[in-house]
Amino acid sequence: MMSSPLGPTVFVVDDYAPGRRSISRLLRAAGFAVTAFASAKEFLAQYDPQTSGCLVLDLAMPAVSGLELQGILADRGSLLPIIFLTAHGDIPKSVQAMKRGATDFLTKPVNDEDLLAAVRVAIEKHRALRREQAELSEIRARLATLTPREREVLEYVIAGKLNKQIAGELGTVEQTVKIHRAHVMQKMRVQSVAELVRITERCGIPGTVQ
Amino acid sequence: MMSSPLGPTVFVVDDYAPGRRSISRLLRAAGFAVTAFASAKEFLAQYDPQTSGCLVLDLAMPAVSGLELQGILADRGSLLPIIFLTAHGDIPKSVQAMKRGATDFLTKPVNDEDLLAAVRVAIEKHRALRREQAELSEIRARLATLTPREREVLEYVIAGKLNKQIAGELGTVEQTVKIHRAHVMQKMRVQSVAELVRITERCGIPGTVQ
DNA sequence: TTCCGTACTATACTAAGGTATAATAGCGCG
DNA sequence: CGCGCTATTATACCTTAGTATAGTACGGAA
Repeated sequence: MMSSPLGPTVFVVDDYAPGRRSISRLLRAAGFAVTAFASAKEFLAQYDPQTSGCLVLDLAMPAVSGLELQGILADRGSLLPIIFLTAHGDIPKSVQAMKRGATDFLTKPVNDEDLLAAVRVAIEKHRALRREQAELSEIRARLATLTPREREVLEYVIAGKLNKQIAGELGTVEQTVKIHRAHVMQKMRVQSVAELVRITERCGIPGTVQ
Repeated sequence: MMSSPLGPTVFVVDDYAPGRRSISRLLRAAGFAVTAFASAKEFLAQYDPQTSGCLVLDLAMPAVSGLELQGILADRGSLLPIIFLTAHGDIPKSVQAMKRGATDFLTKPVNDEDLLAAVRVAIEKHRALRREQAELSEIRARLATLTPREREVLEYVIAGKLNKQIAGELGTVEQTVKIHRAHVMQKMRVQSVAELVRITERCGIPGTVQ
């Protein structure tokens, strides 16, 4: 694994060495940390998903193409924003790349300011995505501490059910539900049902019991 | 205003008459209702935003271009999905169109199946967007029936505040809050705080009082 | 076996939410 | 002016939620 600098890193993947170098030079001159690769394979071997930044990717490369790499990263759940850069692209490829979530798609020879602007946007986007993901992970970690029964109670609570109703559904008594409910509130670290509904909504837990 | 057929309508805007005709013929043969226009201006003059469907739009047109029309519709809050269709487009234009939310960007001569597939996707997308919008409108209509005071109480309730706390904040007593609260629940047509939090979240009302 | 976590039950009490009834007061409107 | 809407307060009652305490039971891990 490569080292992860504190700031964001721009990953440049291009099989054409002179292009790789000139892009790297431009980005470094603008103050970005840059790591360059000659192929998708090399990049995948060394990329640490924890690193923040973005990917500047050549479209046409032997073996694994830019679009293929985009697909591989997407399958892995990567949030890394991708800026395509190509000399011989066409409209269908650019449209496909954008549909799949590319941040931008630039043509060579690239205007320096266009590329720098795209990189800045991509890095900011990644920062926002990562923060969002971190918050979701935190909530999911709390959910994971719930016992099966507590999780069941949670679902009924965020569906707006009364303790009495929950007890009926679960085949137990109101007092037991109260205890589970109190544990849920503690473990999820919320003070109110309103907060509980919000954080579970963010994790995609539907309050649709019954 | 043009009549609004029950089913979805495909709007075709292209200044080139033969292209307009062949596209219309293809779409009609596939069973779609089609209305064609020779310019963005004509389309704007006759388009009824209530009509469901999608827009098949030529990129290069005199006076108002396809991209300009996309911008105008976006400014008006239109949800109509746009499929661009062009003979002389380039990558930057296609990327710009996609960034602005175009559903697809096809090149002439277009493959019939590609266009039909894009139209089907766009119509389905519009249907989903419209349903979503209709639900939001319904919720906003309910919100509009709240008195200023009830609206204030609502904000505190979805923030998870207790009646006692709300009364303190509003400089009134708990009993008054209870009454406003009951009215809020009635007018918003919800049975529980959980439901109230959900529907207000959808309207972008943050439960962030304090 | 003991210990721990989970799930359950019971009793008791306090706090909070919900409903009903009744009454007062300010304000804009026809 | 009276009417209706809004906002307010008060009393009373019932339901629900939250907490504390105490105990039983089961199964897996040390």
